[in-house]
Amino acid sequence: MIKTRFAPSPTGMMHIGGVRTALYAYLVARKGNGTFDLRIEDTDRNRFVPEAQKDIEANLKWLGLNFDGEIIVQSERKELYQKYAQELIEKDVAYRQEGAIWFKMPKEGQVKSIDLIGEREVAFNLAEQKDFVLLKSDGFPTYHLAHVVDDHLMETNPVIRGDEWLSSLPKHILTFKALGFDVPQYAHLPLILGTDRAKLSKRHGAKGVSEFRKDGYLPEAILNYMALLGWTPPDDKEILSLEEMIALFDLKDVHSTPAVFDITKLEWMNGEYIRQMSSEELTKRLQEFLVDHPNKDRIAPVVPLIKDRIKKLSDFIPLTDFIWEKPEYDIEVFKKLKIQNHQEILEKILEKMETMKKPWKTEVFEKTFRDLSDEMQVKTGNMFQLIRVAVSGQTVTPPLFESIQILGEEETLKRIKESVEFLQAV
RNA sequence: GCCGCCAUCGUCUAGUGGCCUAGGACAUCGGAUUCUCAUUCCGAAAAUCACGGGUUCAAAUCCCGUUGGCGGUACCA
Repeated sequence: MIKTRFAPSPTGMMHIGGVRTALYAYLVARKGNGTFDLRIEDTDRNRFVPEAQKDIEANLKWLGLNFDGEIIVQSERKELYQKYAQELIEKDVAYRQEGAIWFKMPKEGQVKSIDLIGEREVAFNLAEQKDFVLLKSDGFPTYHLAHVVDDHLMETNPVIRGDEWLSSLPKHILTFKALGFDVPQYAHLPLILGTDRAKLSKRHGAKGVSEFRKDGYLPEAILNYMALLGWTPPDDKEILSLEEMIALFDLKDVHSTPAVFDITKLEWMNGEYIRQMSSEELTKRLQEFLVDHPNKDRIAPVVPLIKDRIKKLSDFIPLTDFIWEKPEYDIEVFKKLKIQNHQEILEKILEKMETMKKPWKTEVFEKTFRDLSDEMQVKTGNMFQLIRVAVSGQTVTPPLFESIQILGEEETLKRIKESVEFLQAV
């Protein structure tokens, strides 16, 4: 029976490295028709952050990494650890000193283990190991005791955790044995590094998952990208749904080499997911994302125009602002255009627009101004760019004619007039 | 310091003794398409496979050593 768990400590907001640990544990459980649980390791009362647990739960939910049983909170089961610590004293493998209970490390021999990652054998000489604390003087267990007790009781197998735990593996194996428990299999995941090549951690200042969410990243893109940080699916397909990952994932294919977290590729992948989405779906996602946006109920027609142009949901805002708000004209923007007799041309454009039959059809609109540019001997692209600036105040927008159609005839005329007035004023 | 893990393009990686004058993806740089920006499509550049020694007819792939990076060395997790 496969049972895995994600066991974060609530010492800060859930960070991106935790996503991969949780994801791999989740994949192993789902693939093996096993269970995936959540355990909160809150035995360090000094570093405890009250909001952290909620943050972890919310992010797991957002990511779609649903756990099965009740959440296990270590601080609620202190007596349990105390009982086992006492048992170890009675077995004479532990002793009390200055209010804490210490594990007596044997000083001879070796502890070996085959790690599931890379199927490598790791060995530790006991001569180099020191006694360690099982139960702190405040009555809380250390990670070492809590891990052994909980993962035994939860029947966790395999134990999936970060590589930073590998060094303390002999402590754990010996504790399992001293208590008469079966030692589970271990998978020590290679570390995820920052661009400075140091371990990515909250103490190191790694970004929290909720920040990625606020930045407009999609949960499926985050999951997909994180999965690839240390694992390659059998064929070279890179875009994988959670279901596909479950089908293909195998711990034996996980690399033993640390990987650098590269946000550029995450961004690309996020854009890839956005582009593959239907406009309806993207509209829905954007509306959920833009909770405070005053015009979020009117975005649907804009979505197809920006789908190929945004990498993150948040990119929607700067790209479409001009649609909902009056542009701020800047003479410098006009000056940078390839044509300079702005006013004259705009007046002609305005004349043309006023005579055009409503509603303006994009094809007709385009044809009309292509003809006008020929007539005026202005390059078509340059004229379009002038219209763009007059209508939006910007040199970069979604396709012009479609944008104008969304703006409406009246609003467009108004803006062209305003831009003419603006140019007269300066 | 000691212990442990790791070592292929800038980054993620393919590669498990011959198919590797090392393949893909992101990023970068060109070009095509185009009303801007993107998208899309082509193309280029980019790794003496960390280094040194073995083993072998043959090594990125196996062995040893060195170097480097990282992790651990807490009554933190």
